Amino acid sequence: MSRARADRRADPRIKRSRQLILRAALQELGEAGYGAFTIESVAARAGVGKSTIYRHWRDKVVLIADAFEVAHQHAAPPVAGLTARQALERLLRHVAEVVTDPAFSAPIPALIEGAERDPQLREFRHRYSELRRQTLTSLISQGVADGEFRAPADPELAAQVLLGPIFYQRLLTSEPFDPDRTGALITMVLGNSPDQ
Amino acid sequence: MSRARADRRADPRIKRSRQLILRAALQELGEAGYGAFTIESVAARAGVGKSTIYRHWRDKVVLIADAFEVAHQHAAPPVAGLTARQALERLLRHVAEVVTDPAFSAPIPALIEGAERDPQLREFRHRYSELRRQTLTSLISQGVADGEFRAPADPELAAQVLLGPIFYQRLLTSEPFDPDRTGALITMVLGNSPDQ
DNA sequence: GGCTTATGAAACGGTACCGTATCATAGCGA
DNA sequence: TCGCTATGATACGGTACCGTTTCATAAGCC
Repeated sequence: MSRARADRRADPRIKRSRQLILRAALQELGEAGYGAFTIESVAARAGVGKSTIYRHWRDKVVLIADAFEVAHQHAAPPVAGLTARQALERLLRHVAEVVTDPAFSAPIPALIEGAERDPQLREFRHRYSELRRQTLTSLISQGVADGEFRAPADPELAAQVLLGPIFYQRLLTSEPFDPDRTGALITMVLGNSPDQ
Repeated sequence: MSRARADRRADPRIKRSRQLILRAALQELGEAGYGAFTIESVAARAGVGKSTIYRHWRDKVVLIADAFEVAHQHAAPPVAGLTARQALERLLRHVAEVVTDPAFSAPIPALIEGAERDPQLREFRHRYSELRRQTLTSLISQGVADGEFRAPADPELAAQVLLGPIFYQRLLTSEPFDPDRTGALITMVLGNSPDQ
């Protein structure tokens, strides 16, 4: 009984199908967008039968949410042993690189569209953006305490001011934020190292 | 001949239809999004025959581009006679208010999605965001020259840093930027008035 | 009032995708 | 080798929208 269940989950065919489908779904979101996303396109792209998708996901929305969830398993770069400013720069640069990379950032507009129409995606979007903002906020506070930054009126606002331009440029302009400007961005918002 | 042409353009029925349709199209973009946008929905919403839309616009894309074009006739608030800082604050607050207002900002995600897939919309997006950025950039430069702002390394970057968080909050978080924080935002990026 | 023309309604064939069902196949575990 | 089961292919009826055409109506113009 319980062995049968375990077998069912362990069946490599299932794992393989899921992986292919989720990857294809993410690509499809990038190319077609949220509104034009279709199950049949995903099936074709994944080289999988349409029925296989319906066996694993009830809904188009559930599949999309799952695809984003898996995509955001990206590990943030390690920042142990760094000063607050170094850590902040490394994290922000990582964000800039991801948002700049066409492959990684292609599904972002679809996420924004989806979050506008579906509560589940809205919750996902909030969860992940909040996570990132909290990390930055505490790094900023730490840097202020360590005298590395000019003290901003509001660390949370500062975090948004750092993240904002990166996404703004990707979504509202024709040219994404250059990761090499990460340092200048931080300096503009939080000032130079103590000797300024 | 030429009178006939003039008459054709002046026919109030045409003007009325166009207005109804463009307004409905913008609403539809806000509610359905770019990918799920359909001509028939627009026709129904506008209380207009489907054929009337096809008579005036070749394409779904052309109609959408037209709708955005008309929507962005919003006049920016007057800033004559103000200091650079006052002008900057008024303009930025206006942006924040528009982006915060659900009615006005609803079509923005659709614009982003559309710009991702259609060159015409990409061009429109670029044109309007660039216009706004140039205004802010020159205001910042002026304010620096007048000693109202701490001199930023790059006025263009500063403009993006000011605009970024407003759009970031609207598009990536659950709560839009509070227009009342406009002053704090400016201070964080450009410093206080000279007496600081 | 008479002519012109934009309009709304309706029907059209065509296409795409939905979500379901059936079935033969082949990969899997024991 | 032998059951089990996930799979891909295929077909299904149903729906939605496409873009076009036809036609009677009514609003505009002189």
